[in-house]
Amino acid sequence: MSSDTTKEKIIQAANDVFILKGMDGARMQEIADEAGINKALLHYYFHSKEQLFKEVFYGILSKLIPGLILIFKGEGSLPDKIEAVVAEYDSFMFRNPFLPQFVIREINRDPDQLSGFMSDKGLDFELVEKMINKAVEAGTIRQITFPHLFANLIGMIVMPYIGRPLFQRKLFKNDPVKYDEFLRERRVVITYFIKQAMIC
Amino acid sequence: MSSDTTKEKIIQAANDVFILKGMDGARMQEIADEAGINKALLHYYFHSKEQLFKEVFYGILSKLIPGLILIFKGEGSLPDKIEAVVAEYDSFMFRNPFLPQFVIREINRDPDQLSGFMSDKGLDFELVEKMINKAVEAGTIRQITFPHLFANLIGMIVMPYIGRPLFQRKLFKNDPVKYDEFLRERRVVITYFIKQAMIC
DNA sequence: GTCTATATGCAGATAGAC
DNA sequence: GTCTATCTGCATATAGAC
Repeated sequence: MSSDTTKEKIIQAANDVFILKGMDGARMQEIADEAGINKALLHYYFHSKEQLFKEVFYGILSKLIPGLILIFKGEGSLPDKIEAVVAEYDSFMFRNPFLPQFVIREINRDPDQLSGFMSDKGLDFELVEKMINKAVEAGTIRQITFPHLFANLIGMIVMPYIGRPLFQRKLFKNDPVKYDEFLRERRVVITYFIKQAMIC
Repeated sequence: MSSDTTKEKIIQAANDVFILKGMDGARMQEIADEAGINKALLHYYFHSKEQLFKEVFYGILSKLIPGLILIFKGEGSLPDKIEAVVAEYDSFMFRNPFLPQFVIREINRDPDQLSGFMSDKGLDFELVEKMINKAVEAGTIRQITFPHLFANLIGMIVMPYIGRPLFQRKLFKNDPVKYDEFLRERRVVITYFIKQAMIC
């Protein structure tokens, strides 16, 4: 039916605009234009900008989280799991290059909501933390606490995306093709880097 | 004279507000309140919000860059230099915890201006790049290209700051004291992590 | 230099016809 | 469900008195 189609068009348009400009930078007018409708109709389907934003934001996140949980609850050694997480994360980022910045903005705008959402989705860091600690005790990996490993891992994955406009200019003569090549190398480089750092 | 004092007060207030809320989120009214004056006077000293923002932003960056250049142009082995850069960067971040997010926002808002500013200040990555490549050829460090090493390094340093609202909740039961302890450990953990990963 | 008052413009949201 | 027209509020910026 046509009502569903319009709603879908709005969600799609909101996705594009929000992800590029963030909640503050996005304009309802632009979303309406992108969807080929007018502002009034936006508010007919979504009472407020805030509501539309949350729908979009948590819609995207919902696609990322299950994959991560699957990896951690599955079988395999810790290094293998780390490798799988890097691969999963990184390929998701490559397909959604503006996601990291998007998430970071929301982390600082409404952390409680985001934190609650992750819990609701069953993303449980304590489980991973125990896994790390056990591996350290067993001597499989070098001494490190989970928060440090987590910060290192996420930082390395995410940095090339949030820094892209500057990095591409400064390190790749502003050549987007070269930068995409660089991004594609990240998965291998990061897993190798981490393994060298962690495995005794 | 009193005009200088007022201008200084404005700059100080703008520092505080911009760094917390970014260019988009900051309000001229709030800056005026913080400085103990009114909006009209803001515009007397700074023609526009944009102008005031740039003054603040590049004022802060100007304090960080010289230290980095000094390290790279100085004597010492590559690992020592990396260790020094991590220390310099990290202590700067600890004193300016909202700087990373601030910079990231600007990277995406006006990358050309930022890129040009860094060049003007003499921050030259080609020099560092050659240093890395030489060390790789000599076999002092493992095979890695400069952009990858750079992304890894900056990512690890910066992540705990831009992710703090979420990380603190999820990994430290929202205890700010524990999180500050964690931040203080970063310098040592990162340099150790990098050395293990890079040195053969 | 500093203020009060006001202009200007824009963005989110609503009213109401069709 | 979809539109045009409009309201409301807020933020930047300016005018003009002191």
